[in-house]
Amino acid sequence: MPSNSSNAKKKPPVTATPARRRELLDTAAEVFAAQGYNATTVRRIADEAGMLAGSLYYHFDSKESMVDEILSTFLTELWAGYDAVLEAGLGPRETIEALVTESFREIDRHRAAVAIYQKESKQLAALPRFHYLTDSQTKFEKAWLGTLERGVADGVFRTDLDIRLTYRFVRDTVWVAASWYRPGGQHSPEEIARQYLSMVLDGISVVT
Amino acid sequence: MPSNSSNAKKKPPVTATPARRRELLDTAAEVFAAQGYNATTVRRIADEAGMLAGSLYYHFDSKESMVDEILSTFLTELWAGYDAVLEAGLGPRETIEALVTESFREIDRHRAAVAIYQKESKQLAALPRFHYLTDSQTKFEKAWLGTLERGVADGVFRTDLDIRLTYRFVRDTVWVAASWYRPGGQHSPEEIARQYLSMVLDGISVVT
Amino acid sequence: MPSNSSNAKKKPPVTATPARRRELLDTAAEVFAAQGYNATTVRRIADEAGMLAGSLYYHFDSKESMVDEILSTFLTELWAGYDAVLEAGLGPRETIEALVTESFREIDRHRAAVAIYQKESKQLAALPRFHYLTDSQTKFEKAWLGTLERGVADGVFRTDLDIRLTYRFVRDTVWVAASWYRPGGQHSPEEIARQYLSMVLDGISVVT
Amino acid sequence: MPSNSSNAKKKPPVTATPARRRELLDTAAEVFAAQGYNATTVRRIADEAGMLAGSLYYHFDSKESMVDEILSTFLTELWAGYDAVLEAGLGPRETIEALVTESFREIDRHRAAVAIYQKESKQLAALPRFHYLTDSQTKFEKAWLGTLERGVADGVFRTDLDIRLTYRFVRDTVWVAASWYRPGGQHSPEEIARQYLSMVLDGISVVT
DNA sequence: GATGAATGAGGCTTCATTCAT
DNA sequence: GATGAATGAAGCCTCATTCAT
Repeated sequence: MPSNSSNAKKKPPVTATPARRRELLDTAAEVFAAQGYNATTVRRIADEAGMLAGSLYYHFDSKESMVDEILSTFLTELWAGYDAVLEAGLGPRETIEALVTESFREIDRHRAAVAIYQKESKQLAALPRFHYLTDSQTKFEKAWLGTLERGVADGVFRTDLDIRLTYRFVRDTVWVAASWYRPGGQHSPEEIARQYLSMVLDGISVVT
Repeated sequence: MPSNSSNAKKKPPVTATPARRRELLDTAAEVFAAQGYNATTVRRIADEAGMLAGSLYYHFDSKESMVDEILSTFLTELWAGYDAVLEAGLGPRETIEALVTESFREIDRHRAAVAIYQKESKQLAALPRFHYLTDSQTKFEKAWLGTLERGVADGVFRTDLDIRLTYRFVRDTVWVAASWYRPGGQHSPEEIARQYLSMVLDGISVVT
Repeated sequence: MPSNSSNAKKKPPVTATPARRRELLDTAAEVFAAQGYNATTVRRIADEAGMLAGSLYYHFDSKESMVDEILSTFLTELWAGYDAVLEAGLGPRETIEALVTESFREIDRHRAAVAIYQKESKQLAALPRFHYLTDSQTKFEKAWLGTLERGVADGVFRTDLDIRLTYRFVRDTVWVAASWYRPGGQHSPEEIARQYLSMVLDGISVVT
Repeated sequence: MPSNSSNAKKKPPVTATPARRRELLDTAAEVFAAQGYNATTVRRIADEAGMLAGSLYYHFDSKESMVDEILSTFLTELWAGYDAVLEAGLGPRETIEALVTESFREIDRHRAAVAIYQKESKQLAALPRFHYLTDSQTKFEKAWLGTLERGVADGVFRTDLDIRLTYRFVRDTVWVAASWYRPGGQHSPEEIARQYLSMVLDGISVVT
């Protein structure tokens, strides 16, 4: 059979062209992040994508399944990064540094998804199909809180602070950044991570 | 029809009892905070208040005017507190400490309003009637950023950090607390403020 | 307390005024029967009722719940009549006569509901909320088939016929009448029943 | 544009292969019968036929033209059979017997079409293109009712029954069978016809 | 002959809001 | 002050149909 034979029967992907899906999801994510999930109309997304509202349903089942795919894709990638860090056998401080850096990288790559996650995950998690958000949340807490506790035990983190307060502090500190971060801005994700870490670890006041 | 007929029975004042208003607004704020402004139906608020949806319109012009009143009331009180601090002539570090403490007190008193502010102010600010949100934001930035700059100039805050990054860091870090804070919890607002300040100022790592 | 005291606190019925509901349901039933459930738009029903489509939702949850109420109301009444007959201790022939007569009375009273039942019940029964249609069907078959079998055993009905065929014959014979029956027509339900019974029991040919 | 250009490349005949058409129509008829015409989506038919919805439009102009072809094909065959009977010069009783037998044969051959006809013809007949349904109905009534009247006049059918009632009774009784009939079942169409005729003509009760 | 992608009309439903009582 | 009933705009989604490839 000649090598250029045009692929005989290329079976059409059940889920339509993945590339088109991704494009549309990126558009949708941008709008969701800017306006909020509820306030975003399907028509607005379609406008932005240059098609009619109904046409989106050729690609997706529902508005809900769009956020679903946006969030689950993001979380999958996030955990790929986190798991790599957590399995690297680093000390607590280095783990925190790596997690924070990885987080800012994710914000850089998935700004819209992160913003959506921040704003909508609590609402969405109430729906059965979004239970994975809660699972991820739990796993997330285990990873960060565990690392912080290990750090306290090892004497690298302060013992005079409420550990859960510290956890929330560090966690929020990183992720709210998604609300103002713009990719291609003045600082690279790594630089932002470096400065945030410096603040979180050493404080903003001058040591006297 | 005689000209005086329209006043025959004087209808109850358009603004009803202030106390009832406040009750209703508290209820509304709670629901807005829990479900999001857009996702909250007027009927849900009415249910929670033990009346029918239409009845709310005796007390308020619209759903929008409810958030409006919730947010403006909150901001008025917030600025009363902030202005007192800013006019006290404190040094930069003490000012930051006072602002953070005042902020946690506001979160304690107006948890729902703060949560709404966090989640919805960007959307709402687009509407003319909510321009005061933008004004407040500007004033807010001036106060905090100015204090931080003064601190850097005075040598009490580090000079090696991007000042705007620092500003966002401190600002967000404090206000997101509204998303998890529950009044009557383990720590008083003052205690939370103390620990937050300790982390922000001195960092979470042990000085070696 | 004076007898005319206007009912102090008459608690508003949770399900809105039953009378209005019934009116609207009658309208809906008429349209469903005439056009078919699927082909009937909610707007059409509303037009017929002199209101806007959305207004129907003050009274009903959904189009589906309208047919639901129409059909279940009808079946409830049908079974009240049937059960009375079945418990009367009549012989098989008299039971069949009574059931047929009762059936034509139901067609007279609930023509639209019967027509809907005939045309749509197979489709609807697939939905969980309409499982009672299947239950009713089963009970129905048990009642009629049982009576026929009793009649065959007692020697009042012919033994040379397939009993299930006979059942279907009698059943269909009665109920399809709903497709042409118009209340207030030439014959009363009882007269129609009499003639139908005469045909079913004795045949249309002249005995030679 | 030269007048012959439109034939330059002769496209495949508008009516495709008759065999394929028939296959697709059979599939469509099955689905229409099972789900109802309105409730059946073009996509569902296409699924069943192993193609995409759009592809059906190579074979047919529209969903409507599918039912059209299904029903008109059926009616053409039905009338071929009926006309043969009616022109055979039989007596009224024998004519009724032959018509009933022929009807069950049609039900056997075109179960789906008959079911569609039963459920949808009233709706469809409102559309101009389906006026032939009304015509057929009229011709049908003339044939059956006429035969019955002839039978009454000849003294072979009872005179004490409302003749139109009798007509509807016989007509419905036969055709509803399409709703439960399954080809290849226990009884042949001829056997079913025989028993039906026996019931209709002589009744189900034992002659005493 | 068939696919993939889109159109556009229309359907069901929700919801803020109004208003007579 | 509140209820019951309705309005009207808008939202999500479905589906027959079209058409370039």
